[in-house]
Amino acid sequence: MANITTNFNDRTIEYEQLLNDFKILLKKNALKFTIQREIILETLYTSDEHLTPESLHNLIQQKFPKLKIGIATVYRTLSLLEESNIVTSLSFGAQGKKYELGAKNHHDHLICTECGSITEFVDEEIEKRQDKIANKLGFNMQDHSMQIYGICKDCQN
Amino acid sequence: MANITTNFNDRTIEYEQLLNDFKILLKKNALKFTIQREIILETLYTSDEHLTPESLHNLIQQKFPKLKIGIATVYRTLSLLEESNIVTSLSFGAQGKKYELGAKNHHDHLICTECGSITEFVDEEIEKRQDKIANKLGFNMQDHSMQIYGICKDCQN
DNA sequence: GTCGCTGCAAAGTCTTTGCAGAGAG
DNA sequence: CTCTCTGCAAAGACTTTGCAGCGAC
Repeated sequence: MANITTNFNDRTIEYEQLLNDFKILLKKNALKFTIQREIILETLYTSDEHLTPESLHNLIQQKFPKLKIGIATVYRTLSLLEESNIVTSLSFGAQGKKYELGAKNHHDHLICTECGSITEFVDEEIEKRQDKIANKLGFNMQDHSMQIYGICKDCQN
Repeated sequence: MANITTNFNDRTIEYEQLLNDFKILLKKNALKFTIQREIILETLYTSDEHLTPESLHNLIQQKFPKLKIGIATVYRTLSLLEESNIVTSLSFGAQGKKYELGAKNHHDHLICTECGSITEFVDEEIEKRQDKIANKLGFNMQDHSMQIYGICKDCQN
């Protein structure tokens, strides 16, 4: 099973916190804390990638070959995590969504149209302008996302 | 059939141009100019909405009940138009894409999470920052898009 | 024990594809 | 005429759902 607490790298504490928050959230809503949910959260946390439901499922099967987690459970858990604002989904031109932990700092994305890689960035200036625009238009902003499409350094060879 | 040239409102000239560009593009690629393609382009132009393939198809069926345009043709034409950079697709959290004419001025989107309505805006400041960021990260920018999610004025009642 | 959760498979969506006939150039 | 395009229906890809047994609390 997911032996999370033995992982004493830099991010361990963050994860413990995340996990704890998740447990509290579950309890509040009379939901159950299951191994599947734990593994999905941990895998999302461990992976720096932006994962599709399918790639997340594959990753989990690699890491825990003995466990059989159904793809349906992955979808159900991702929906739950998204509703709870623990993860965020990104959808690009391509079909399907990618998920990432939303608890990490907010950021925007540079997406390479050649290799599909995603680079993250934050720009305070843009964040501020977004607030202003929403205000000006009487819009009650909940969230925002920005993508820049182009060709990344590596693919410009 | 699509009696486009009799539409003498403000936007007619723009449309004539658009149509012409499209014809040239088709010729260049040894593709054919068909009634279906014309109607799809015209409907996209006439509608101020951001259309899904399905809603576009419905609109066309309303406008031209005698013509039977298959949904497959709508998809195929939208792909063609997108490849040719005549339309742009937006994909949000929800499933499915929405298309809009890309020839119009660039702009970003405010999306209401209640009613799904889309408001457009442009902010020069943000545009500039985006260029800077792409440059700084060695990214060859081709395009970008920004969405602000929240609750629109009307839905805040 | 209860009641939510899971895996499986079946059912839904949305989108793409194969094909024979229609139609643009 | 040729060769692309179209509509139809079938196939695909991705996601959701129903259900019986399992497992957290």
